[in-house]
Amino acid sequence: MKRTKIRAALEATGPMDEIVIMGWVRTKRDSKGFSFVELNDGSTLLNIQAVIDHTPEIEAALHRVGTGASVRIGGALVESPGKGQKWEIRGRSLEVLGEADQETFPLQKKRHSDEFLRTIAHLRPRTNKFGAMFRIRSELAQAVHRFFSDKGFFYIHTPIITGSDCEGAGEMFRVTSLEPGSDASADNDFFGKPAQLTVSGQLSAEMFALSLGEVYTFGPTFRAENSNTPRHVAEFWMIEPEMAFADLADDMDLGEEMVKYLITHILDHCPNDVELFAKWVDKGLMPTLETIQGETFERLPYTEAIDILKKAKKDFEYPVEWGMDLQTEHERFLCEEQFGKPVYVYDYPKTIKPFYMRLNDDGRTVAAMDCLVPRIGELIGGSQREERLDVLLARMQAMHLSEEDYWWYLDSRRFGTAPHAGFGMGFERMLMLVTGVTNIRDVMPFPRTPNSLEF
RNA sequence: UCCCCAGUAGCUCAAUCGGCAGAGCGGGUGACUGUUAAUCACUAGGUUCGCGGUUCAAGUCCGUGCUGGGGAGCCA
Repeated sequence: MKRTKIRAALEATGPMDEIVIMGWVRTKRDSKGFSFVELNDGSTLLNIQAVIDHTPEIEAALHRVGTGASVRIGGALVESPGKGQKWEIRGRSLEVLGEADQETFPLQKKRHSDEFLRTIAHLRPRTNKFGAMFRIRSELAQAVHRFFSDKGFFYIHTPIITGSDCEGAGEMFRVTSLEPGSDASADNDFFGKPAQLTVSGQLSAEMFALSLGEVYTFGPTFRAENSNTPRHVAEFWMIEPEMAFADLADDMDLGEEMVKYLITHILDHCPNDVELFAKWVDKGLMPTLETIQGETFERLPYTEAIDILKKAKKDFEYPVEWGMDLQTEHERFLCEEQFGKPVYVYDYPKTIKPFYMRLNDDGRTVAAMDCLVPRIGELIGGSQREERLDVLLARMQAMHLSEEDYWWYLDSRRFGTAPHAGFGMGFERMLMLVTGVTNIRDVMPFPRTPNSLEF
């Protein structure tokens, strides 16, 4: 069963007398005496074309072959006399591995809508667009690890099941081993206390930054929010670096470097796949990516952002006032109209940010930052963490958080505390940025959204 | 969760004022000696999302539910 992947076959430097290709039929064109069969095996966006002369056996096999069938074709790799491809297979044998009933196979040669393809999420990776998407997704994940590895960051596997509502950020999914209807008190449950799926690995990551220096987590996170937008799902992946002996400026430097690195990596490693998105999904994709690569991100204190928004000749639905959180319309105005490039807004009012963000000397803002990018909105959210035990305790009290619940977190400030900073980046949002895809459900294999758990 | 829009053949859509439900693609059959989302001919294919109402008559109007999409909130 030794096969050559189509990607390798198409990159061949010379003809080959013997080659075996296996893949799924994208299209078949019959002529008198011979047929063209185009195969895709997922190794690349491109198909390979096989030309097969008819014999009684071949014709019988071809009769069972339609779009979607999987086949094994043996023959020779030869230069193609036709236009459109350098190499093709001169087929000598054709074996049908799996038929696809043409009456019921849902994928046709023509383009489908994204909405329809979501209803067949198990088959959509067989399309050009979603094949390209998931190759890019894989490459992007590898690039994340390489970026951090090259910089000496350690990869920490923070827990998926957690026992405390880490940040108080967002609704959490309950984890239980109890049968429905049984005594649902947490005392009887597996852990003897309430358990949830994590919403962030940050607090755990901080412990390891304050031990190993520079670390990151990259894993799934869960939000039980009933939010129905093209930018939210219940299960998504987040990248969370955490650095000891670093401040907010270091944090913003890292985020900017990382975004640029990831874009460059994908452009270098997935040119065909990215080109598909630039051509069919977002005509402005390449200029957008080049802008992000080439421009220095704007760094704008929250207070100045408010001034800009107040002076803007623009009718905002939500009135602008110091102390409020920026609304979607404000974020879009800043990065799309005012600056036309990614913008860091930093030093937010402490009242709208979580307890662990470091209090600034003005007493009213914290060292928080959000990275806003055109079309996506918030790509990165981070902060310098509050390393001073007394200040941290005061903030927790003000926010009615129990000291006992966070005893281990507070220990890091009791014993050898140090300045540190980190951020979270939504992996899917980065993928949306790189591909120009506007719905997060189309950058995930099997997206989880309210009332949707089919696959 | 709130606001708006949509739901008609396998897919993408059309159907004028409420008056016989249609096209392209896809499928099937056949033709064709180099095709490129091949081409040409023929052909099959419908509970117009569900329920209720108005009307001589409803795909079309009204109510309601479901599903999908967009915007907002929450956020990554």
